[in-house]
Amino acid sequence: MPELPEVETTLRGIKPWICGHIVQQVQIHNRHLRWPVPDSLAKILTGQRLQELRRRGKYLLFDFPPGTMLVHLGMSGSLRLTESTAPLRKHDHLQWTFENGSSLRLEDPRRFGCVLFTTDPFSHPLLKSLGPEPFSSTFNGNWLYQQAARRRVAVKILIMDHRVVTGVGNIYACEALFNAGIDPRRPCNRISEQRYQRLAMVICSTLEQAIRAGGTTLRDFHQADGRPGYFTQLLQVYGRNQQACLCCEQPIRQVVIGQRSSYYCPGCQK
DNA sequence: CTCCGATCCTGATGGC
DNA sequence: TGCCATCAGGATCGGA
Repeated sequence: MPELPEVETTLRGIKPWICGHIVQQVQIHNRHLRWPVPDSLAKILTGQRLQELRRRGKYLLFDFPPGTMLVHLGMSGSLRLTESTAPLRKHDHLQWTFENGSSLRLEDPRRFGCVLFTTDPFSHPLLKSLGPEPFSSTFNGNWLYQQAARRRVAVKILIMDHRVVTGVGNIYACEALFNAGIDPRRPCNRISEQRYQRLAMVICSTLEQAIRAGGTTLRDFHQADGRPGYFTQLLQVYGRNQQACLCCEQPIRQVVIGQRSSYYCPGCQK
């Protein structure tokens, strides 16, 4: 679930409460995530001050003096600020308690997320091949056009490839392509540079709008304070199979692209 | 390189 | 009710 807007929403929600504070306790209730949570995590982090909290793509980077804890929320993960004594929920796998009384919990029913530790995050295998951030100056229509030139996959596959741009998942790929007026099935090497200019801009504006709304909640995601994301009400095509397009009133279609459900408007997207 | 399918896991939903 | 198949927001891996 969590794509860039949900991860950014989480970052903004938790950062003021924990950044600059010292880890008092790390409790690992279940270490069997996508990869095993390192046993050494509690020992390394306890007593350390969280110096910085950043996002790279869909990863959260918690910087401590000894190194960086990487957190990825996978399909169903979320981080929530809680009372440290609140009863554990079924899929609460980790809890970090800080000296100021703040407590952070990772809940992840499907356990596709991960919590890892590294002394050198940007050379870590999971981060080193990530492409540009959508809001960075290196991400633009020219970059997309160049990336598309040597491939033949559908444009939706292209923009969900994190080597091309980080943070765009299934929902926002569908929404951005609708906003750009591009058919998601179109081969990526058969789209003009001008249309990629528009697509690059629209990817940014769609993600920005979703961040302002606090992300999208379909099932598991919630903001750090427990509220849902309100972009769900602003979705133009995602999950709206057979419903009238909000722009031209033609029925939205659902197709499978790369084994993922995809939604588009045949009237607005060519 | 690029591309495709299998894979990890739980839970919600709908058909019978 | 129960059982079963199908489907989910991600992304890595292995092999063609």
